[in-house]
Amino acid sequence: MPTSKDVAQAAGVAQSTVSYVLSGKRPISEKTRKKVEAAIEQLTYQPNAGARALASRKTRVIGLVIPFIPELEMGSIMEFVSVIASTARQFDHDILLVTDDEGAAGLRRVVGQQICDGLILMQVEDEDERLPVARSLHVPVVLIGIPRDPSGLVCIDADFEMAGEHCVRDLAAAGHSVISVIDWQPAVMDRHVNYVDRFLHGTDVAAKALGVTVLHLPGGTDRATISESVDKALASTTGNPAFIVPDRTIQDILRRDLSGRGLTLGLDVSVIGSASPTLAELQPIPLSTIDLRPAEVSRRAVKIMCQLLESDSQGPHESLELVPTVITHRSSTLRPQ
Amino acid sequence: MPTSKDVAQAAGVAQSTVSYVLSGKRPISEKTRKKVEAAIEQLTYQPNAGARALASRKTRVIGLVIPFIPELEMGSIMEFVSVIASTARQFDHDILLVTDDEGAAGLRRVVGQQICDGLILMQVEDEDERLPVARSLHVPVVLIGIPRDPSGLVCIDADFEMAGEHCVRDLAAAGHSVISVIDWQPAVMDRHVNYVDRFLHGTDVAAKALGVTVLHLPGGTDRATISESVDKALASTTGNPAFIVPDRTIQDILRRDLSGRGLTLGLDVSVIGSASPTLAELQPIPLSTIDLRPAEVSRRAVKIMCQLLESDSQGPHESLELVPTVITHRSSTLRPQ
DNA sequence: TTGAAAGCGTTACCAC
DNA sequence: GTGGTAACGCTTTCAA
Repeated sequence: MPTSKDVAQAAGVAQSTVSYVLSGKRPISEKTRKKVEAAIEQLTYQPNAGARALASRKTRVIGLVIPFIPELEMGSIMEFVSVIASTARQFDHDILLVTDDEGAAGLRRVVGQQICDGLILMQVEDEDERLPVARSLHVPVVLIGIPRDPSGLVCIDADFEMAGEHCVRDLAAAGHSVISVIDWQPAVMDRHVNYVDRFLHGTDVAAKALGVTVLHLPGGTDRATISESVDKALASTTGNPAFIVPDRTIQDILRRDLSGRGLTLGLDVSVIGSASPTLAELQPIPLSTIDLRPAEVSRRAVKIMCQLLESDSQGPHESLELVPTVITHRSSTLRPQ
Repeated sequence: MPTSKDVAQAAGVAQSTVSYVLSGKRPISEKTRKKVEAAIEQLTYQPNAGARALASRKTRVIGLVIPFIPELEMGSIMEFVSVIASTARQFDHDILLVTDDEGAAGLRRVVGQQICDGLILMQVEDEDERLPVARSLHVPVVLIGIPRDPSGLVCIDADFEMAGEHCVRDLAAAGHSVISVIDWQPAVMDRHVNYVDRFLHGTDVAAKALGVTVLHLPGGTDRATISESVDKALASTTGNPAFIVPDRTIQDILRRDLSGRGLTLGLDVSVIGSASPTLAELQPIPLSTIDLRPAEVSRRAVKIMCQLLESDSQGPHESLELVPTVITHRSSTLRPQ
């Protein structure tokens, strides 16, 4: 492997000049720049990351802490991971995976060994054991998700409250006066990710503002629970029922239950579910969908991280950003009762 | 951040001794080891990865090249990623993400800059533009998937041929003499991932051996295609039809189509589909499932990589490993016609 | 069994 | 605008 020394020799300049050509940290005459660039090209020189990290104290690597296999919704996790990795490249950074089964110790390790310059934490819960560590680490940390106490932390997430509001507003506008919200499945409720509360709160806010009734019904991945919830929903409505189903893993079961009752989505029943647009496309379910825009959240998380790294301010930062969600309508879905 | 020099000083030994205590590359007296370990503990020393990489020419990082967002089956990709990352940690390595949108240049970059010691490529296609690069790189490369020409490459994958055979054998044993295999959706067929061919070939082999008929019918993510395929299947069978549906994204559509025709899975129809056991659990579809064991494939891929790194033999290696698949039966699914 | 010192390939400061 | 050189923090060879 050629080194910058080789390049310097080939170009007939000092090693430091090669470094400055690459970094642009000091003016270089057109002539020598050309010479150096030619030598780099010709030797196919690439700077050694380890040496660079050692000398500059910057690895240009961001640690991404991925959730510990909750089996649920791996697909949407991958959506985050994938976009985060691509975006990081756009900012000339790489992503190192930190699996959550290492726990808080993993965070200390990658930062302590100076493998990466900063951390992005996914799936942050209300009370997260990683947070005290995150605060004490002397590197920038960006959270995807909002803990109960976000003080001293940089957080970003989809605006779940707004999403909840929008869903209710849409169904109300379609003429529904009673709207059933199916909760996330127990496994998710138990994890105390507070986006659940934020979403549900959004539905209540809108309901109060519009004078409609919102029913909160239990969610689950078994037919029995859903069936029971649908019973309740039907019992409480005189007209056509309307459902809001934020948990993707429930949507399919609900659909089966409804069609088992001879109810046609979009005709007899209005449903809004969360989904990425591509997923909705792939499985043409007649739902209006709340797009929580994981890609946008991911992009911004990386952007924020890179800004923090740029301005390498040591002290702790604090900020909270909510990414607006989007409702995509599907024709003939929201039918007035 | 404390350095090994600090540790040496605190322990009253030479810096090299600290290094040897950590690496175990030479015998250390119990006494000095204790002293050094105490100092490490007390200073919470962690070796600097960059410096270590520079001096040892080993980063202890493995690059993982993830597929470029084909929107399909992100969930199963994440299953690989997650297990790969955990397993790598068990071998004291970390995973760096390399997104496939960087293409072959990305491989050259991470290897050229010596950010990682080896590469694992996921979703290897029949003719893969990354392969020539992979062969020319002077680091170990492990492929998940088997290209048309695996010469000079280390490959690992699920044994799709065996999976195909098993599916047919199972249905034949249940009394079916005509078995319909629904192809993967066109998007997958077009990508020329040869596991499709291997699987289909397996079904043919078993069919021939057992004297049963295998029908290959087009797959797709739209109802029309599936409906047509089901028509053909029904037309060709006098008894109860049997289906093999390796593509997960098709299973749900098929199920809807069948129940639309008043056919009950497990009673009127036998179906075998591929799925991870957990997924099957989550969505209780009455299918027997082929478990392609992505976790096992991932674990072995990492293990092979770490062995290659251990024995850091420069020359190109070549090997091909097929991981046996497993069929999980669900009661009352495979009903004799 | 241990220590001293020479690199490893950059960056960045200090001269010129 | 450019060159020389001292770090950066570790590994490893050579001596003792």
